[in-house]
Amino acid sequence: MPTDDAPTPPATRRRRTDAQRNEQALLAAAARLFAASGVNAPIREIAADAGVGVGTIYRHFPTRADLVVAVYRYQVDECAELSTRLLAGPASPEAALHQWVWAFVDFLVTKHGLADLLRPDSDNMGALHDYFLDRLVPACAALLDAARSAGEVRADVTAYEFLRGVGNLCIGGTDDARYDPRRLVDLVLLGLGTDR
Amino acid sequence: MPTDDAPTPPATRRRRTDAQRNEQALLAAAARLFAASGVNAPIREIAADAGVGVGTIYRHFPTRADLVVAVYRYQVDECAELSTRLLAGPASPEAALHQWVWAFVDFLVTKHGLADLLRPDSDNMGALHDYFLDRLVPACAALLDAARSAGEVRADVTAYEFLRGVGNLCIGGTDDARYDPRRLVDLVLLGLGTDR
DNA sequence: GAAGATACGGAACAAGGTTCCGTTTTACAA
DNA sequence: TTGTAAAACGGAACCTTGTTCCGTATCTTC
Repeated sequence: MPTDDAPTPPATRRRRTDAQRNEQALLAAAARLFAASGVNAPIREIAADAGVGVGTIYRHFPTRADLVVAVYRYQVDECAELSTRLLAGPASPEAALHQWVWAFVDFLVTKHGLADLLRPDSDNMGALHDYFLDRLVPACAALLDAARSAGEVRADVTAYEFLRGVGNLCIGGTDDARYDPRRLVDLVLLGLGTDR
Repeated sequence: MPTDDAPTPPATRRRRTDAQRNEQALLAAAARLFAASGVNAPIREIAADAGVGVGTIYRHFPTRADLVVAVYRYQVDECAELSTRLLAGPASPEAALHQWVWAFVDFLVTKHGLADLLRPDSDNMGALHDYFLDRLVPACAALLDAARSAGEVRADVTAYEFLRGVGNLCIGGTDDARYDPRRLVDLVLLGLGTDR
């Protein structure tokens, strides 16, 4: 069978360059608008900013949620990896957990409106909820388990509910000077601890 | 000036009976739909259920938020009054605070989607946010102050941020068996305490 | 019963997400 | 180089939701 000895001769047509270019343009435009006016920037504006029609957005990102995920994927992954790095570091498990939570909160608070979309039924944002939690629940669970093993944290909290709680606390965290999510999160961390 | 000796002769025309009837019908329909499918039931459905046109809804309730407030006003007021009752009761200030918070959480969790609307900028729900907080912040502050005076609670939390935090924790509390707001709220209460 | 104030219904508008489809562009091979 | 089919494109159009407007119907009052 002398059919496939060449180094991957494009058995499949290669991706069109305009498609690649547009995807990049869309990601850039979305990142720009999300930063400037929050994650709720209308699809039409993103398309316009990228110099592209709405149809094109939907070919690349079937849903608004997918676009949001694509924009933040890197940072979410990084947050997940931070967990392993902290666990390998010198800090106590509880300290590691705290540092991780603070980083997570910073991330959410920085992105206007992101926290709103984290709940399971946020309109059609299911994909977003899924991606975030698929990546972050294990990361958080590792930290939580370590702290639990060290007897530094209560046993009766799951990573999922803890993450959702922290996420919820971040909702609306930038619209209102009277409300600072971090203070509430710290209260939760305090309640979580077994010390004192 | 012998002009106003009669016992309030309708100096002003009395309210039309159809208007009164419709307002009641609307409140009933809204309560019904809110209970059945959450606070996000579309205006048109409420109007249809009440046997009334959409225009009529807006004459009685200038905004969706006003309708929601009207439906829940009684329960919010009751929640506010619970505060005074608890403070006058035999429980310690901290215990009173806890009981009040649990009642508040029960209220929010029971009403699908209500907690979502509590943040300041929830689309056009400003009226709702205002009413809830105008009533509940003082109630909560009283409990918090009492517990603080008794040295049972940390000093560095305001009633506003505490309420918003608890409210946020209740978001999405019924859509997902894996997330129970009450556990997180209890963690906050634990962190708030000075005991142990 | 007439008159005028009040309230009503629902078409129409705005804004947002999403779908559809005729047209254009591109990759590949002859 | 050029022909051709696959792949992408643009943007009008659709749907849903909140809200506004105004011609019409219904009450209250005298």
